[in-house]
Amino acid sequence: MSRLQFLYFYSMYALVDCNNFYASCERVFQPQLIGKPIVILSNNDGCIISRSYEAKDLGIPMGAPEFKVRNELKQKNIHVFSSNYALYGDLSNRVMKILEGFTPNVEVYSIDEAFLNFNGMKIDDFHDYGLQMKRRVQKWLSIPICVGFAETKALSKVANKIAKKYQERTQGIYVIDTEEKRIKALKWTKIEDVWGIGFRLTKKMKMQRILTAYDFIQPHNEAFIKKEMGVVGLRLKYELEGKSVLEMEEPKDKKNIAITRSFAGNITTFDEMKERVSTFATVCAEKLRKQKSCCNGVILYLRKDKYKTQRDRYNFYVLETLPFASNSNITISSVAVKMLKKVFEEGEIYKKAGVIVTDIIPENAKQFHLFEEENPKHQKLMQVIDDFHKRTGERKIKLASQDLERTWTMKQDHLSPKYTTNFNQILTVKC
DNA sequence: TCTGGGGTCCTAGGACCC
DNA sequence: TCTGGGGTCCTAGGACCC
Repeated sequence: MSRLQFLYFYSMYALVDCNNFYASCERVFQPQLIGKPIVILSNNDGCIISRSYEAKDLGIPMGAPEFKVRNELKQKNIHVFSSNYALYGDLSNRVMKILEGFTPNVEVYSIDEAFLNFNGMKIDDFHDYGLQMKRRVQKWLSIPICVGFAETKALSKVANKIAKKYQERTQGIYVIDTEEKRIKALKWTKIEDVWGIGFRLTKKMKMQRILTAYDFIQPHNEAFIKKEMGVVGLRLKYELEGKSVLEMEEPKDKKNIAITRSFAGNITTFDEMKERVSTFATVCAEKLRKQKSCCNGVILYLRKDKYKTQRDRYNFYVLETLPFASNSNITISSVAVKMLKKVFEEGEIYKKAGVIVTDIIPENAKQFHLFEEENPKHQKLMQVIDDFHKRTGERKIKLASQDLERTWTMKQDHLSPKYTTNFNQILTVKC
């Protein structure tokens, strides 16, 4: 019996990852930029969040603030884009749809990544199967991907990293299907590149002379891992040893919804901040209604200017539990503003703020309360507002606490059109 | 090194119960 | 009234992910 026939009885995972996803999305509609350096900026054009290989090679660092590299970008002739989430989200959905043609078992892990599972399928040659995926996504969407196969999720992450690193040699596909390959891969993987080991744990691991994924799974390190990482660490260890303990996950309703923003300038007055907080709260409420749910708690988040505050503390979270579950703009906004009144310090410099709604439940699971209830008119009013906004496509109805004159639009000086989601911006082909 | 705007899971400790 | 042992629920905070 050949090895592959034998493997067929075991579970096999794949991790599919789009290469430099945002940059690749921009190139789909501007193919003249293929081979050219591109960077994508975060909201408000704040810092760099995606780079094409060419931009990486030119030494543009990930996360660099835009103003610090502005001259360099210009000098090196790098194309700059504001982030266009409507476009990326839509292309992401299309990639996932294509992957579903290869197995019904797809877990969308992030906007540019998915785990696939092939349980119960007879696939003779995974490398070839991965190549088919890659070619189809390339042909139908012009998005390049890499695929890593292995018996566990954590190992498929490792395999993907190898595929990405050695794209010419591997054709962007790597399969870990033998003990030798697994050990070799683990020895090759630096500890900081292991899925689940972040900045802080890397430091601790290195002090313990754990430098690679292979060191991590050595028996004499188990006690240390358990102490530092708890069950999460042990699970990771099993996964790297080839024992699958992380399964495919079903999409769940979100447990939190957060709207937070850094401010381009500073905010120092209560009124300004009240307007912001009220708007964040409104957007949270809208998102709740969109997924037909309510929240039981509201968190207000404030961040002072770290360098200008006299005290050590600069992050502030306040939680208020609602007397009844709600998704009303009015209720959530007034609770958020009430909290703001309590904690806002006039004269301090604020850099960032946000509203997070927590303890989310389905709309129809609302508990009946004997004493305190939301004004039933809210629901109808919200319905009217949502319908109006849907029709006009603009947020014209606002709460009194929001500033009618002021529209807080993001700074997006390099935005590409919404090619795939807005009829007015569809590409026109000239013949 | 926390860059920006989202998220998740786990654990320790306090409140409270019998 | 803090005395034993055991349990649950909740929250804050720490770690991570993209």
